[in-house]
Amino acid sequence: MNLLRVALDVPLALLFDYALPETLQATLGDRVVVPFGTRQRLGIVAGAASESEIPAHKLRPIASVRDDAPRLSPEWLELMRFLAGYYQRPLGETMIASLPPRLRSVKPLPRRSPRDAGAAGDGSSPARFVPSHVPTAAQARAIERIGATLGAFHAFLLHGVTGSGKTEVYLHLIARAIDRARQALALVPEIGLTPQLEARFRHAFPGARLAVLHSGLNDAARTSAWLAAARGEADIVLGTRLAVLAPLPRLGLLVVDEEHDSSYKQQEGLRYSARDAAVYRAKLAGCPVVLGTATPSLETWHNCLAGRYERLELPERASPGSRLPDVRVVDLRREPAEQGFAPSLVAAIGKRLALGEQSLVFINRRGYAPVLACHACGWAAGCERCTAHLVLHKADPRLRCHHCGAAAPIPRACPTCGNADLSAMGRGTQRVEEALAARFPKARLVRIDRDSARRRAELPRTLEAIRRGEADILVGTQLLAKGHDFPGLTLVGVLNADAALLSTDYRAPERLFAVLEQVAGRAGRRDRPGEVMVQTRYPGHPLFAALAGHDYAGFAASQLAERRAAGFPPFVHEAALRAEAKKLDSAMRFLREAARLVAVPAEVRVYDPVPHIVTRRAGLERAQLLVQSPSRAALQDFLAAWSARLFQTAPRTLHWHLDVDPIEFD
DNA sequence: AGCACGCCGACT
DNA sequence: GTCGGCGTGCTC
Repeated sequence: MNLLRVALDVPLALLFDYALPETLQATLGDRVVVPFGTRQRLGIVAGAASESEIPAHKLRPIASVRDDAPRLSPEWLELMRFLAGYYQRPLGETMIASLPPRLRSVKPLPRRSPRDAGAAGDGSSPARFVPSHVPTAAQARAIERIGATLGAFHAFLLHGVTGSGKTEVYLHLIARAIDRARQALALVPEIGLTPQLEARFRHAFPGARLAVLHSGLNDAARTSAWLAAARGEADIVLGTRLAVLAPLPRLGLLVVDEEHDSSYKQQEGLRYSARDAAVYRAKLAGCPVVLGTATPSLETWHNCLAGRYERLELPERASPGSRLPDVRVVDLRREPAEQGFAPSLVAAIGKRLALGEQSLVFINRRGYAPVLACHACGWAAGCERCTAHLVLHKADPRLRCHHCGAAAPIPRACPTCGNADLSAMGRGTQRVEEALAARFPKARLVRIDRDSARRRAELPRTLEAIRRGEADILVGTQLLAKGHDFPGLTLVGVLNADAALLSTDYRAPERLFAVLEQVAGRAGRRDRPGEVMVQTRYPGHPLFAALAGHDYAGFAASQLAERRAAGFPPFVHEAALRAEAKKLDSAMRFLREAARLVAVPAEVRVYDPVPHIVTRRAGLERAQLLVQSPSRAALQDFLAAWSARLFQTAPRTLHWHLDVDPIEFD
């Protein structure tokens, strides 16, 4: 009998055998509709067999074979198998979740209208390439070196300082890929960064067919972009992490911009790293992958030192006359802050105002104040569903929980003692904006954070207005730090860097260095020199010396030495088992029992479970345990055996998941 | 995960 | 009497 093994979206790490009726034709990679329990489900043919372990009377026939999208290629199936195995998720769930929503449904797609090209660009003329500048010497070297490997796997780190013109390098390489009739995939960390890169691509490749793919699109647009990619119609696919899962039959180049960015790691379901998946795809497709950044992740840097990735440098800014900003540390112990500002920073902002130049005040905390407290009795406003303080917001006056999104009215008096004089403690972007407005009443202030950028369409226009010089002082979170080019900006002030220095998370220094270098990179991108002032109570911290020297290599060397001594990644590989339940007790008990479920090999270490720092979130209490091994293979073998047992034994009242290569522990 | 089946409490 | 609560077991 003709049997097909079908992957279905169920949380079971197995395939389901179905009979293929004589009347139907189906093969590996076909999407099929099958009866499953009482309902019909969409599945993907992931294997074939001549006999089955399942008794013949239980085998049911495939109901139909779908032809409304291209058959999924063996290469794509292999990518899915790798991801499912590596990240310990069922294959069926991995595959089905990688399809755009409309192709997961048992309902067929409406017939394609002849005009529906999917990828914009008429495709009638060949992709004309219009380089915007003559490449610098360093850009030309990178283009030649990477270009020489088109057609074979090779992983590159394009290590270019802020403003060095990494995008220009991407454009030249994409042009070469298109010339060879290959597709290029370009990934950016977040949706907000797609429009500007899309504009660069459209301008550089007027005839090319471009598909944009991210989760902000509606179902129809996402499906159509996915189909353009999967049919091989799109020459360029630009998108966020999920774009790395799209089939690309002519794939010839991958670019991962801002490769250090933690957004590339999915934090639910299949917890994949799109950057690492991109490297694996490049291997499968036999093509180069370019990881671009000014501040590489320590994993990528380590891979360069180990000779696995090749490092190419853009050590200077591309714009004539532009150099990296001067970084100065402001010692808050000698210069006490008022309203969060050291006098010298206020003076520097005043000076820029007088010169008609822009300043940016960076504070990585949104809202007005992180705590609303009563000095009389010690009460502080807390979230009912989370182990967290409510954040005072004044723009939309409410208390808001930044962990679960809950909102509450601002109490007029202390709910425990009746004291009417509640105090806002600490400061966020809104309070900083208020202080600046009081100090510089004539300045045009713009605040940019997740709250101000609420209406999605508004942000690009605000950014454009800033570029035109219609603002004097910008206040913002890291939303402002990423990839923007403000020609009139010459001063960056950093307010609360110390919070990260005091963190117990061993990745905090890496993240702080990256965000400070990025935000510093916003200053002085044209002919006027930029200046960066970082307020701190720890001016002697080596991180600041590295930042002042724009010395990523020195910083990375010291961080890697610390990681090696402490036995942290990238010198060991990690996975976290997490559990959440109504009561912390049951989560902890589950983890303790899980740790004893299978034999732990000598090279693998399983740590004791600990509650999350924010133990309760959205009404559930959470705990996790860490697994480490110096051997990737040993860790993988252990995780495979372990997750198989966990799927069998875990009670269904409790939610759990494995996170392989975790980067956030809360 | 769905969805069925199954066995005990308060209601028209 | 029965509507429905969520425990348990199965899905090729």
